[in-house]
Amino acid sequence: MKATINDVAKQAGVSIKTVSRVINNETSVRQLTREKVQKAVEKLNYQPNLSARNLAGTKSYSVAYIYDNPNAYYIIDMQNGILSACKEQGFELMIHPCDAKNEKITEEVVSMVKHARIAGLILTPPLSEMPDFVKSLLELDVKVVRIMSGDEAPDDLSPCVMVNDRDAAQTITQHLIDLGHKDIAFLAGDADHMSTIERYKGYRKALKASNIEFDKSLVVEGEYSFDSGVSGAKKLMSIDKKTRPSAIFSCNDEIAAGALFAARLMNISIPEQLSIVGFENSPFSRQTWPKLTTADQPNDIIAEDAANLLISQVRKQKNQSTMSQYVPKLVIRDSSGEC
Amino acid sequence: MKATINDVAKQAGVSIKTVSRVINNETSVRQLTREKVQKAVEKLNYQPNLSARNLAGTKSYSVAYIYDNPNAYYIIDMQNGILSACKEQGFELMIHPCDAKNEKITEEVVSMVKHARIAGLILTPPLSEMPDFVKSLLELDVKVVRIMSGDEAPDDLSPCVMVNDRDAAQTITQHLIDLGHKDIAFLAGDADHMSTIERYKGYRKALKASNIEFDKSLVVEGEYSFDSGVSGAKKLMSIDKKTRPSAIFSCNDEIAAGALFAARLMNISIPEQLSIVGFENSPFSRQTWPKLTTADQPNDIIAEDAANLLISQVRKQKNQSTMSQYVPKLVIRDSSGEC
DNA sequence: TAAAAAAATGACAGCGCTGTCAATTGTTAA
DNA sequence: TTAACAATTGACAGCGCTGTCATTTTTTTA
Repeated sequence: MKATINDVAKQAGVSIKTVSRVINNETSVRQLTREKVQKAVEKLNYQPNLSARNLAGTKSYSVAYIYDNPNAYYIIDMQNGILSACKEQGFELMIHPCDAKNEKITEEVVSMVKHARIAGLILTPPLSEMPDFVKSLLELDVKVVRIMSGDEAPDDLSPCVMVNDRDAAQTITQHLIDLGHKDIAFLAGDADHMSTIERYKGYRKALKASNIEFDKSLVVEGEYSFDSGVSGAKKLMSIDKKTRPSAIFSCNDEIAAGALFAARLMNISIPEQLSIVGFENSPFSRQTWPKLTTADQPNDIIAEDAANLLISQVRKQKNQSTMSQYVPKLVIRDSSGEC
Repeated sequence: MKATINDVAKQAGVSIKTVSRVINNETSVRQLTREKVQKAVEKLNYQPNLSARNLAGTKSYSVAYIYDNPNAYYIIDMQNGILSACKEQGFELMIHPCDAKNEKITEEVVSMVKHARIAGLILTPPLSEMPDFVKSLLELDVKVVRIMSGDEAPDDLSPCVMVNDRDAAQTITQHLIDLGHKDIAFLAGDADHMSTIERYKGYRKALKASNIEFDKSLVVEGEYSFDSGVSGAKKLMSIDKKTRPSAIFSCNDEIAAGALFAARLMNISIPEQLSIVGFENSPFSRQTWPKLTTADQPNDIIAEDAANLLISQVRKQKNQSTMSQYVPKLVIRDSSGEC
C-alpha cells in the first residue's frame, strides 16, 4: 500500500542510500542512476515519510506560521499561500496563532520551536514588527522570514518580504487627485502599526508631488475598525460643506466601510458628494455599496513567496535573493468619482 | 537542552519502557512508579517526540482538518478550537483546504491520509454533507468526526457534532413574533446546504406554533452572499407598504447585511419600519448599522468538542458519547424591534 | 508456607530514514 | 598502460520511541 524507501531501492536496483540521495537532490549521483530511481519513485508513488526524516536527519522539514491578527481573511490567504509552497517542496506546515500582547509569547514560541524541530518560521505583523521577539527566535537554530510593511528591510536580522504600502498609498491618493480632489482626508489605522505609518507617508508624498498643501485637520487618528471609520468620517463631515473634504483615504477597507456608512447616515451620496477609498481589497470591499475603490495586495502570493524564501534558507541554497517587494495595486470600483 | 525518554528514565531510575507506559497513560504501572516518572518528566520538562512516536508506534498523533468554505471567520474559529484540543492532548494538527467541487478531492484526501499517517479527520460543511466522500474516507484506517447541521446524525457512518440550526431558527423567528411581527419573510442561503434547509424548517415551525399562516411569497431563494441579501430584500420590499413584510429572517449575517443595505437605499428605517435578523454572529454582524440581531454559534467550542471526540475515538476510549449538539443562541441587538 | 496466578517491569528489535565512512567504480595524468 | 585521484555507491549505526515478549516482583490461594 504505502511504499517505503526500501521498495524504491529494490525496484531501482540500488541501495536505499542512493534513493535517499536522489530524493534529497544531492549531487554525486550519476544521471543514469538518478533517472532509474526517479522512475521507481514515480511507479510506486513513493513519498518520503516525514516523521522518519525528521527523526533520522539533522534537517527538519517543518515550518511554522506564527500569527496574531484579527483579520481572518488575511490569515487564511497567508495560510493558503504558505501551504502551496510547502506542498510543492515537501514541507509540513504548523500553524501557531498566539497573542502578541502576552508576556510569555517569546517563551511559548521558543519552546514550540525546540520541541517540534521547526526549521523555519514565517512572521506577519504585528509579530514581525517586534524586534526583541524576532531576536530571541534568531538565537535558536531556526530560520526566520518576516513579512512587513515598507520598501526595504528595517534591519538585516532576517530576510523579509516587503509590502510597499507607501507607494501604493501614494498611487491611490494620486488617483483621488487625478479625479480633481484637493481636500483629501486621512483616516488612520492603529498608530503603532507600520502599515499605518507607511500609508500615511505615501499619502503625504502624493499631496506634496501635486503641490497640494497639507491640512493637518484632515488627518484623524483611529484604529483598524469599522467603528473607527464611522466616528472618523462623522467628525470630518460634520463641519460646513464649504470646508469639509471631498475625499477620504481610509487606512483599510473596514475603516472605509465605516466611513461609507457614516456618509449614508448623513445623507452624503457616494461618490457624487464624497469619494472614499479603502486599502487591502478584502472581501469586505465588495460587500459595501457602492463597492470600494481600494488597493489590492495579493496575500497568497506574498505568502507563497515568503515560504519559498524560507525554505531555500533552510536548505542553505545560496542563490536566492533575501528580499522581495510587492506594491499593492489600485483597484478602481464605485466609491471614488470626480470632484 | 531537549530531554529524551532516556533522560527521564535515568532520572526516575526506571526503564524507558516504563516511562513510555506512564506518558501513554497505560495501566499496570504501580502508583509509586508512576509518580516517580511524572516527577522526572516535570523536572526535565520532557515532551515526547512526535516524529519518533509516529514512526515507532502503530498509533498516530496527527489529526487533519479538511475544509472548503469561503467564510474565513468560520475556518479560523474552527482551527483555533481544534488546535486547543490538540495542544491539550498532545496531538498535531494538519490543515487541508480543498475544493469540494473538484472531482479528485476524494483521491487527494485519501492519498494525504495514507502518506501522512493521519489518525483522524474533522469535516465541516459542505464536505461533511457529502456521503460518498465520507464513505471513501471511512474505508481507510482513520477516524472521522463530522460537524453538521441538524438535531441528530443523518446516519451512523461516524460520530457527529450537530449544530441545531432548526431550533435556533425557531427561537429567532419566535423573537420576531414576540415583537408583534406576523409577516415575516425568509431570505434563503444556498438551497443545497443543510443549514439552509434546517433554518427554513425552524422558521416554518415557529410560524406554525403561533398559528401564523405561511405565505410562500415571503420566501426568497438565494445564496449565502451580500448581493443575494440586497436583491432579495429589494424584491420583498418593492411591493406596496400594506402587504410587504414587517420583518426579514436572513439565513446568515452576510445576507442580513445585504438586506440592511437595501432597506437603507429604499429609505426604510431599521428597526422602526422593518426588522432584520441574521444568523451566525459573525464579526460582520457587529459592523453593520444598526448592529444585527442574530444567532450565536460558538464555533471554537464546537470545534474543540469535535476534536476531543475525534481524539477519544482515536484512543479507542469507550466511554465517550458519539454525538453532541449545540443550539445557537439568540443575540438581540439593534436590528429588530416592535412591529 | 509453598505453589500458582497476577501484576509490574525491562530487554530488545525495529519503525523509515539520514549521517558517516568505507568500498567500489570511473577518470585522469604520468 | 598504470598509479593516483575523483566520483559514485553502499554497509551500517542510530534518531526516540513503541510493540512484543521474557523476566522479575507482588499478591493470592490452597
